[in-house]
Formats: sequence, structure tokens, C-alpha cells
Amino acid sequence: MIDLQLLRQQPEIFREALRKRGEDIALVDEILAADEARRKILAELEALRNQRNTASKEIGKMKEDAAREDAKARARVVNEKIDAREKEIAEVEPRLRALVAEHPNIPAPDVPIGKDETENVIIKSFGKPRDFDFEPRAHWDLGPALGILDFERGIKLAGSRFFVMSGAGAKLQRALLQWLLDFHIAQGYREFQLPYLVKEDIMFGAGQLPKFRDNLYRDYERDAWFVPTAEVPLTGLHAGEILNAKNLPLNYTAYTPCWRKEPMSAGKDVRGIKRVYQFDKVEMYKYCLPAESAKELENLLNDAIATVAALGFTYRVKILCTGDLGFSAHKTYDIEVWSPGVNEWLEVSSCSNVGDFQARRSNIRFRREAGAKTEFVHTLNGSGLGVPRTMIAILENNQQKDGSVAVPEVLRERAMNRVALCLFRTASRAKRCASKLSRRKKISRADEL
RNA sequence: GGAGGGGUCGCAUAGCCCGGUCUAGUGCGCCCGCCUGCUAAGUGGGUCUAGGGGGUUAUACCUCUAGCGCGGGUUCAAAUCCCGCCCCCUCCGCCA
Repeated sequence: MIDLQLLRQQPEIFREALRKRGEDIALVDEILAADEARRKILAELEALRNQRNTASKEIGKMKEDAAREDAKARARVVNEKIDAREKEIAEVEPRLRALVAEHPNIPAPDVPIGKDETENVIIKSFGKPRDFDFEPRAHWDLGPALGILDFERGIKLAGSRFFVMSGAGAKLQRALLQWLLDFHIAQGYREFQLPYLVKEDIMFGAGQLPKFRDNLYRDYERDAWFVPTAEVPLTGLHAGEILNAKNLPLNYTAYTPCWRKEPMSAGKDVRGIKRVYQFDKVEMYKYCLPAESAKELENLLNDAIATVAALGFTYRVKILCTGDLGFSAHKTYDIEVWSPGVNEWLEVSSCSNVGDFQARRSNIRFRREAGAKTEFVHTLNGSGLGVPRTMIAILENNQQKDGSVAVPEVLRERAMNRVALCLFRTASRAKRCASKLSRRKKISRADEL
């Protein structure tokens, strides 16, 4: 949520923000008009209420019945005026609130201007795509061949864009999740286990509602929404609270499943597990002092980069331009890893400084010292990492000529088991195992444990 | 799901039966000061949030409005009366 008082004083800041994002600046004037209307009515309403309160007190002291009845009659007339004003404000106020809630965050000054994702700027890249002496296969071929990925049954169970993982694949994914969490804990984040459903106001507070209503799964019987990312409950965690400045920054991490309807990408990325309706993700989250958020974004980004580096990926980092910047974001970096099967850069992490945008919506504040005025904290969020896309990159980058996949070094200890070891280990080991397996004609069904 | 109890300004509580004297009292904590030669006691004051208006370079400050779990209703007037809902506690029932 933007600062309405700031908009009132300096509307040009907000027109500039909308212009940079390629959105209609008319929103600013609509807000100003609604705000002015509200304040005008409010002033009249409050004057009338004051009049009534004063009259009521006098009535309370009156002894004489006739005078009392007369005063009551007069008060009733005032009440009629109050009712009329209340009706007016009941119309204007929600409209103003809705308009303000629609306004996106202001991009940071150093966010490059651009119209869409084609104008994002690569600021860093690391590694070179691996050379293959064979044609690398896509995960939608590799996975089923290894017997660890099952699209048909995912569709049978839940429809398109759902999938099933099993055996060594399931175990590898579990190893990945655990490793990511432990990695972030070692980086100084506190792990949380959170509800995967949240109330509507929590969704609003994180900036998901009302704008992304169509993206969200919902329990209509209860006021409950399925989280599209752990960022939502991690924001809601301190909603309405006043934090102690001494405890900032708070560094949190959490695994949650994420549910997204993806109506905007119908027909896009339909194959494989790049874009699915339910996926797993480990998220990092920070609450910090306003002056620290720019620095903390760099810390967050580095913490996320450390994960892709440890997994041995070829990656690059982009800063999103104003046209591609998310609704709630002040500044965002995306981390993309190269994956040779799908032959593209996969966005596995998005790290954003949200500034006070979510803190305002969720009413999360802090005091610099006892008795000081409350101020809004800044919040940041970053994936570390999105699991299906990381799995794609692991499978496709570590594939061997024989169809086996080497498990990344950092996951080996956790992912080890007897059969999976044959499929997922070092190249030489995989080769030996693979030949053994092919003799047993089990290469396509090596998922038993 | 059933029965009962509860939700009040950081914490603990009073106020509710019987509407106005509630500008929500008191204790603790916290802040500022005084006193006492020393982390104790005493003593005076302050101490919620949001919004509007005034005021200021900016604070401070002044003033009004709203808020006693949430939402409605009755009334000139609601913490107080009525209705609906939510949450917590105790007990019972049912079920992983």
C-alpha cells in the first residue's frame, strides 16, 4: 500500500511511478478526487457528531421533561443529517480504499526503465553451459525414463499441470528441500512451519488481494485462501504488531507448498514441471529498518546466489526493469539457471525489496525506542529456491549419456539410497550402475527403493 | 458438534445487573521530575491507536472524530441493552 498522505502532498512521485511501469496515471487523480471528497464529507460529519455529543450530554443533565423532549427532537434532526453524511462516506471511503489498494509500489530510483521483460538487465553471470557429447534431453523425457516423474498419473489425480514424483526423484526433491532449509539456517535465518491456508486480510496484507484474486485457490466455505508463496504467511506473521527495533532485522525462512492458478499463462510452458499449479518452494524473508532495506536486498540476493552456486549451476542475475517489476516490489532481482534440455534460462529465484508496501497493508511497525513514534518496517522476500525448476536444472544439467543423472555433490549425503545411488551419482558410478541395470532391463523402472 | 465461562487503553483487573457522573478507574510495568549521599522506599506528573482540522522549517503542541473481540440494531446518548459472528479457556461427545 502506498502512503496516501504522501500522494496528497506529492502526487507527481506517484504519476512518475505509474508512468515508469507503463500504467495509466489517471489512477493518481482518481485517488486525489476520492480523497478530497472523503475529507470534505468527514469534516462535516465530525462537526455534526460533535454537535450531537454536546447535545446528548446536556440532555443527560436536564431535569425538566418538556425541555428534555424538545432537546431530543432537535437531536433527532441532527441525526438525520449525520445519517445522510454517513451514507455518503460509506460510498466514498471503500472506493478510496480500493483505489489506493490498486496502486503498485514505487520503483526504486536505480530500477532500469523498460516496457517489459525483454528490457530486464543482466547484471551478473557465472559459469558456462556444459558441453554435451550427446543431445541433452528435457526433463519430461528424462524423468519418465528414470521412472521418477509421472505426468499421466498427475493428470489423472488432479488435472493438467499436476505431476507425481516417486522413488529416487521424490527422495532427491526431499533432500533438496531439506538442504535448502539447512543452508538458510546456516546463513542466519530462522525456520518456520506455517499454515498453508490464510485468511483474506492476510492475503490482502501481502499484496495478493484484490489484484491477484484470479490466481489464487480458495476455500469458499471458510474465509481461507491457499498460499501462492510462503511470502504470504511470512508477511502475515507480524501483521498488526509493533516490533522492537533492537530485534531487527528478522531473517526468516520457510518451506511451503505454493498454489497458483496461472490463468495468465494458459497454453504457455504446458510441458514438464516448469509451470504447475502446485509446487514446493523454500522462501527467505526479512523484516528490517527502512534505512537497511537496500543493503539487505543485496544480502538476500547473495544468500540466494549461494544456493545456485552450491548446486553447481550456470546462472545469471537480472534486475527487473520497471515494466516487469511486480505489483508489490520496489526493486527485484531474478536468478536464472541454465538448463540444457528445455534449452532456456529458468527463473529459480526472485528477490525483492518491498519497502514499506506490505508493512502498510499489513500494519507492521516498529519503534526506535520506548515512547518513540511508530514507523513502518521494510520487508524483503526471496526464493531460495523454487523446487520444480531447480529439479529441472538438476536433472537436465547432470544427465549422463546413459540416461542416469548425477546427484549434485551437496545433496548426495541426504539423497543416498541403494538404487537411487545407481541412477544418481557420479558419472563413473552411474555408468557402472546403468550397465548393470540395463542388463536387468530395469533402466526405465529403477524407482524401487 | 453440545454445555458453561471469558475477550476492556503493554500486562493484570474494575466498570456491564440498573445506559448519561467513563474525558474508561486502579495496580504493575515504562518515561520524565522531585526527595533521600549510593540499583530500596517515598513523592508529583506523564504513558493507546487511527483519522480530520489547526499549528510548526520540522518537532512539540492544541482541537475534534472514531475505537472496550468483529459486525449490525435500539436510543438524544451504548464498554453497559438486543441480534449475528469470531477467538480463547473448562468439561462432554466424535474423529485422524
